[in-house]
Amino acid sequence: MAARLKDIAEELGLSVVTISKVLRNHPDIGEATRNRVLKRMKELNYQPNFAARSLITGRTWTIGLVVPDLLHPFFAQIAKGISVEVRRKGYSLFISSSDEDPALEQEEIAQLLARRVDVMLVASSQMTPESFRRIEEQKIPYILLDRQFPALASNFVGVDDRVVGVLATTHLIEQRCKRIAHIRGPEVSTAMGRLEGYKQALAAHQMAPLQGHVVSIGPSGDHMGEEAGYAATGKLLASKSPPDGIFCFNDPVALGTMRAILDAGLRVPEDIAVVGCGNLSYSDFLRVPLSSVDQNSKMIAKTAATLALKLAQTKDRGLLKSTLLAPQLVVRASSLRANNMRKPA
Amino acid sequence: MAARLKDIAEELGLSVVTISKVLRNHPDIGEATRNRVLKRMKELNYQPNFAARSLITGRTWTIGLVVPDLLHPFFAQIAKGISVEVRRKGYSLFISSSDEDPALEQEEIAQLLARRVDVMLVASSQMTPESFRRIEEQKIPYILLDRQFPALASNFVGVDDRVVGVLATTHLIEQRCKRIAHIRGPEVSTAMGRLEGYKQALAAHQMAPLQGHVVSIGPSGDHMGEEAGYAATGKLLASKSPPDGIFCFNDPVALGTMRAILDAGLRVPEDIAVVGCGNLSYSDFLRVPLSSVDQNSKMIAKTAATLALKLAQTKDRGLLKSTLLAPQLVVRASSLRANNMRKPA
DNA sequence: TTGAAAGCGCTAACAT
DNA sequence: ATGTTAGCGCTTTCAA
Repeated sequence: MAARLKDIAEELGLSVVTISKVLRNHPDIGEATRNRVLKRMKELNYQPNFAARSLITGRTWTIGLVVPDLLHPFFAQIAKGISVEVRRKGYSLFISSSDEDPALEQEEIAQLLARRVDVMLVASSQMTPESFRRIEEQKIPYILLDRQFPALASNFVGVDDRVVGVLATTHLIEQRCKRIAHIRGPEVSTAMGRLEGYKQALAAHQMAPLQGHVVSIGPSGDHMGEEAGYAATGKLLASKSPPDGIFCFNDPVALGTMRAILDAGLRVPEDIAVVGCGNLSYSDFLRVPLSSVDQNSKMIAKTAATLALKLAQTKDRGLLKSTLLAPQLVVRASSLRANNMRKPA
Repeated sequence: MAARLKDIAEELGLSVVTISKVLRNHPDIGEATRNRVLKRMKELNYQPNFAARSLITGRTWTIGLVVPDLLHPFFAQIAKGISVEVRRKGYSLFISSSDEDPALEQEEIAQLLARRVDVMLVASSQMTPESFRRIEEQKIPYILLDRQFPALASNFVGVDDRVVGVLATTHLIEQRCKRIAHIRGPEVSTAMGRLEGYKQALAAHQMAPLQGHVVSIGPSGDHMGEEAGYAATGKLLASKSPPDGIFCFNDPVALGTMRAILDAGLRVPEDIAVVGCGNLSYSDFLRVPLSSVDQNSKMIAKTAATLALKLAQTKDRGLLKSTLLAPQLVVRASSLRANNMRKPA
């Protein structure tokens, strides 16, 4: 069906090897021959057979990406960015969405490993680093995105989540919030870092979380963030001293939080200021535009793609690189108190 | 490195072929042998080499998906749905995002064709069906998603865009809007269908678009929808008889439209009712919750995945199937006039 | 500068 | 029920 090296070789009275060398820009080929071959390749729209090539080189020119949820704008942005970046170098990207389900994630990782991807990128929903040990066994290099495991030495690209917590909380303090609550995420590195930053910022201002002012959305991850945020906020509003500021684990949660506040007949930000994390695409258009800590997902994508390409090219499995990017606070109406309108740059 | 059929064969004193047959559940293998082999495979965590298999079978167990923008929730939903569905059958999905750029889209299609995907799925940004002729030359089956070409007989899965236009416009008429404008999309099937439905619904009520009440967001596709919607709405507001209802090509455009209306000191929906299309994830949380025609992206994904799997399995290249799904109107505040509060089921 | 020989890991057709 | 032979399309030595 499709043209093969052999076809071209026979037509031109050359050997298959010569054609193969031209294809790969091998230096010792005569100018004349090279041009003849190139011309014919173009005419036939020759496409090398990746399967045959992989079989012998052991490389697939393929990269795997597993994210918890492609619908989440943060992960969609990462997927898009990586896809664009690696394609330029001739790699294709397998993308799969694990639906925040650790078991499903393991299956997807297994499938991509079976396909012998050159590099694996995972924003994991796992609680334990076990499945990554398995990747290591297969000697396939991998990069963790966004979430990492303290006990696992691995390549990592993400934002400094402690700083996320500090930025958000400090901002609320500066807005004169006195009772700042935190709706925390599940037991993964991102949630733990943000919680730590939250506490740290409070401590730096001689404050501390009030009783019952740190509530969790449960083990659900980003999944169902809005409903979880709504429920968690209900608990906060019912507490002895309800908060006047809430730092939410992420933006979907913050949406739920804002809805709960408004449903309770309170105002955002006058009664309760809200800050999220993720800076999702439509923040500007919300009922109350949402202040949020931007995770710089474009930069995460670019950094991860660059590292992935490097890992794909090198045979050195020892290379481990961890990149912590700086998050940035984007202030919008949800946290801007009327009596304090100086908007930070 | 990884275990091969040959390794297992030698260990067990069998031939490679026998092992291969066990692997593929070939019937004529003795129970005892089969179990011995299966056991050893499990122990070694044997993974067949896809490259070797593809080389001989001509199938890659791989499907390609090209969308204009992974960040757009509509396409993200489609990508996610298809990914989940095909993985179950052992297929992996290459996903790439063309950024609404026809040239880039062609490159991505070419790259995936070179990889010999078994089926190709494309939500195209092309104005002409030319690049699909090329897919046909390669004898790789393909499915168009969302957007199709009148002159091209192909597999298609999407929503009936004429009905989208009818639903949205009829709803605005029922809300007693008298001057209903349409912000239309570029010259692709979706935009043309919606425009047609809009006109048709007006005609059915003895109405017609007023002078200057159909404006275009230009050739940009979904890209930059908000800004384009904002600009287009500016034109409408400046016209002789400004509209009291606007049907927008899609939700991002509708966001821009609503912002423009609010910025002009007018109210949504009291002064101008707005309906979009796509029913994006956060519609409920917007400044004014947005009425929108849902394209049933989950069903599109499922239908497309099923068809793709069927195409991958059959050798019959003649099979052509077109599925037009029914869109559904979701009414929210942006189009509910105060004097007419009966909310449809 | 070119080419001949060997083989990557697997499957398909045909023995036995 | 199991094995033999051949070869998918390409790259990698190594020889000419």
